[in-house]
Amino acid sequence: MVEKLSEQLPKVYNHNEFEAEIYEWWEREGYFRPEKIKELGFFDDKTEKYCITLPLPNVTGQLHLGHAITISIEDLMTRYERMKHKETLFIPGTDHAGIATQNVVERELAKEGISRKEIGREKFVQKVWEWKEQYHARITKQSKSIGISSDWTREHFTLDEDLSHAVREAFYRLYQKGLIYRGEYMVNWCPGRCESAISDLETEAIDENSNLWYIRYPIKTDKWSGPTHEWGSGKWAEGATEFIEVATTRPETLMGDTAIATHPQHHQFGKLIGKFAVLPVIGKEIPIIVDEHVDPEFGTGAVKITPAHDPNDFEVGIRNHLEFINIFDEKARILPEISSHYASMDRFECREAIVKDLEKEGLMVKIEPYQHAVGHCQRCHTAIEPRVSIQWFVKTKPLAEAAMNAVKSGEITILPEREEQRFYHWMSNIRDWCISRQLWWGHRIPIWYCQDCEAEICPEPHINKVEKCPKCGSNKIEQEEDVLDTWFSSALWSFSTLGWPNVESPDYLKFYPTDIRETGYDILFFWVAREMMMGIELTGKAPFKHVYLHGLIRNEKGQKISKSMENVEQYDPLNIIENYGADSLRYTLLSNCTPGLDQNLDLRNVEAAHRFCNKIWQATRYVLGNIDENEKIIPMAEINYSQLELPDKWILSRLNRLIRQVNTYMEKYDYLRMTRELKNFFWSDYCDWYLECSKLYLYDKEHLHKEIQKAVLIHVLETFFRLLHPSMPFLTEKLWQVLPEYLKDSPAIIVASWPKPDEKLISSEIEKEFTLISEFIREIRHIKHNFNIPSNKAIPMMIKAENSEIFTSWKRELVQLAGLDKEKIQIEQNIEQPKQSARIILHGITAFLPLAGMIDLEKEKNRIQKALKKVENMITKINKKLQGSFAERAPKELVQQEREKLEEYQEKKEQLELQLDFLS
RNA sequence: GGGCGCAUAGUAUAGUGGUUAUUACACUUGAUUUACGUUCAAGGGGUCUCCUGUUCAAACCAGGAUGCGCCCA
Repeated sequence: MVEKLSEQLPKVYNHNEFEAEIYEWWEREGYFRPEKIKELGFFDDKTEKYCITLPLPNVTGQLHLGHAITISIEDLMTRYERMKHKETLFIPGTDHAGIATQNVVERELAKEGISRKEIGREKFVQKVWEWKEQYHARITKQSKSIGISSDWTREHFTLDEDLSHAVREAFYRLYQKGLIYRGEYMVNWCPGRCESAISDLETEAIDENSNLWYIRYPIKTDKWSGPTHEWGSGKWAEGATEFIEVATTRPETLMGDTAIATHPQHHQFGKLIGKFAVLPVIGKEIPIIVDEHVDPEFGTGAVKITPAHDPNDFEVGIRNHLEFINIFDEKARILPEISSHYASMDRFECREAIVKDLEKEGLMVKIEPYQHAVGHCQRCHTAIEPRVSIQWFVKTKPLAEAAMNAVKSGEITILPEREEQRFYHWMSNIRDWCISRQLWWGHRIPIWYCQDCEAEICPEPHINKVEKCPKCGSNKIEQEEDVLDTWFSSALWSFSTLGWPNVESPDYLKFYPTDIRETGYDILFFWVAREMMMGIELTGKAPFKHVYLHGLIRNEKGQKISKSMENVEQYDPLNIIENYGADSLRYTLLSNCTPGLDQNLDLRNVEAAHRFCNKIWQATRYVLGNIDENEKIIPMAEINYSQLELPDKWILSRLNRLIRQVNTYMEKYDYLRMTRELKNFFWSDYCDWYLECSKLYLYDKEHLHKEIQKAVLIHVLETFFRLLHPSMPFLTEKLWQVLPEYLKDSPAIIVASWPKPDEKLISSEIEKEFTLISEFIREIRHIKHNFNIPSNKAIPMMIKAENSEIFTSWKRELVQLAGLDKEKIQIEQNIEQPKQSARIILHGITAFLPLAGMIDLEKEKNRIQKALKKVENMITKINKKLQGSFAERAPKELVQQEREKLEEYQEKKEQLELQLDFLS
């Protein structure tokens, strides 16, 4: 018994049967490596290269929809370029994610009752490495399940030796150039779980309902030289006669006040400038000064200045050479040496206590409810404590300048364009980047301090330990305790992964600069901008040519998907892949993405994509079911155009138009239209029409040359697979493998050549004919439906047409797909309308369906009346338009077009009226 | 307080000045069993958030309002 080719495919599409297997096969065969293109012989001296680096996921992270969209888009780009037979490299890797990883591991250790400080730095870091291996395996496996075609032999991890070396080199060069410095500045301090400085970008402003506390400070005068009673006695301010009043959101910080600022014109306080106020609790004298920061309209017109605990006050402090007094420890508890009253109290606890005491001392004037934004740590959500401390910074001004120039000059393009504005705005207001973190997990800052002469030593990058001070010769040397911000190493990603600082390494020479940075718009500043700055500074080139920013994925109601949400599991990409397949998820994400706009993921769309997969599967089964095991299919190139039947010519025209379209969309990054176009073509044109037409030939015993239709069926299918491959890699590879070998140009679709349109096959003429015929078919089906005539009941038809050619040449399709009686088709110029017949008016052609005995007169009249109404509405509308100034002012072609439309409708109206008369 | 984005059928969406406003899901009616019921055919459903303007012509451009989201202070 001869087997059909379709025997190789199970009756039902089941992604779980093949996705993992195909991935392993691709990887095993080395298809993800750029070298494969050469090995397969798709290479000559004009071969271009393409390189993209994966936005490195956090090594302890779990795959979420953000990763899924990132991988879907970037893998699509990669596969497309690979099929164009460029040497294509997609570099994967992971990020050590300083604070996040340290937190995760600390929590794990806490379960065993172990604390970080207990076991010490070295042991702790070793423990983190152990955990890292597990997490790393997990995120890698998860990424692979989406089908990422990245070259795993070139995978990187930011803390590995090579990338650590790149970090050392970068640090050294920037330090030598004076672009990295150590300084005492105000930083965002997270006193919660992190106990570290964090950058501006890592904080989140949250509106809080709080109060404005109005507090008065006594003024030192001739009559009152200061408190004579204890704080808390209720008599602290006894005897004071003059006061200055301030409004504050943070009464507890008053212990760190070193001045009060007001405005010289202030009606009440202006005259106090130059005098001294006595600081509550502490009792020390602080000056009353003038500063531009004071807004006389806000609060009382006087501001307490706490230079060590407020960013604005910090500036005031610098301007006026004030003292900086830190009142908190690293957990934001009051330092005992500041005040014995509130020693070791938490800042919020202290706030309550101090407010109570101020009231007791008669210094609290009033309390007003007040809403204001408070910075919070993005990670542990603790309110930030601004704090002056010694940290390391990157001087960003000159770097930002260069990055902006790269965008202005067009060396780098950003999509969507409006993000450029955001980019410029941020870059021109950029503040120095605080890069030190008080952590153990990360790149330890490569600076050593001499304990004797206080020298600061930044050794050359290959030196791992400094033992002797080059200045004084002392051997009392200690390395900086802090580590670098994780984003410091990420900022080098596009070139450190290619071998930098070795600029002679083959990958660097070949692939740098990379082609594109694709990522979410939310990390434009965190990462993309910093990559540009570092790349330009360190390599002299912009690290990529294009920036494509995608939006965030939300749920179907537009809500952010968070861990605390109900039913989060259903938005877990791993569950979606398990239930629907990676291809369905990829297709859904791609067919809803517009650069820079968020998309709401609706699981019903994933379901629809899954049905699309099954449709493709079933259509393939149909095609292959018509081909015997040993049957030789004729390659398209060997078929003469004249051998083709009309539907063959039509679908080939549609196919080549599709190729043209898809190419345009790919170049414009318009994945939404591309994927939708592919689906429409396949479902409507190929399945609903062409496959049905093909049956009329394949199942007709009298039709010779069935090999032509088989060749077309399989050619269109095979080309379509290639077009769809970047979007749905697994399904297309699986099905493509079943197609006969001799029809393909490569061993796997992943490296098959990207389709080029054959312009000769595109025929608007044939497509127009097809549109006419299909509209007739539709109309006949409609009428049958209306009169409850079974669609397979053959009925006669009379066509009143001057030119019968189109109907005779498409007779087979018309008769069979509409369900007509082949023997009773009449095409003539003059036709008497038969009694009891339905009338069709399309494109100026009138046809009759004689339906004696089957027709319901009332129903038909209703149908005609309905159509008439529609036409009349259109006529009124167009008439109105033509009578207005449209006729004079609008372009002539348009007016002409409207006139033609009007004529057509009027003709149709007449015909419909005739029909109504006829029926009555 | 400043900036940006979004608003279109029950739901989710497409749409860069002339369209009979797109598609999918859901809904109604019918069909078929030799690729697919994860299917096919037919149908209903929209003052394109509101107001004002520009224009011969506005879902689309401009101004304003409202609502939602995001970013910065």
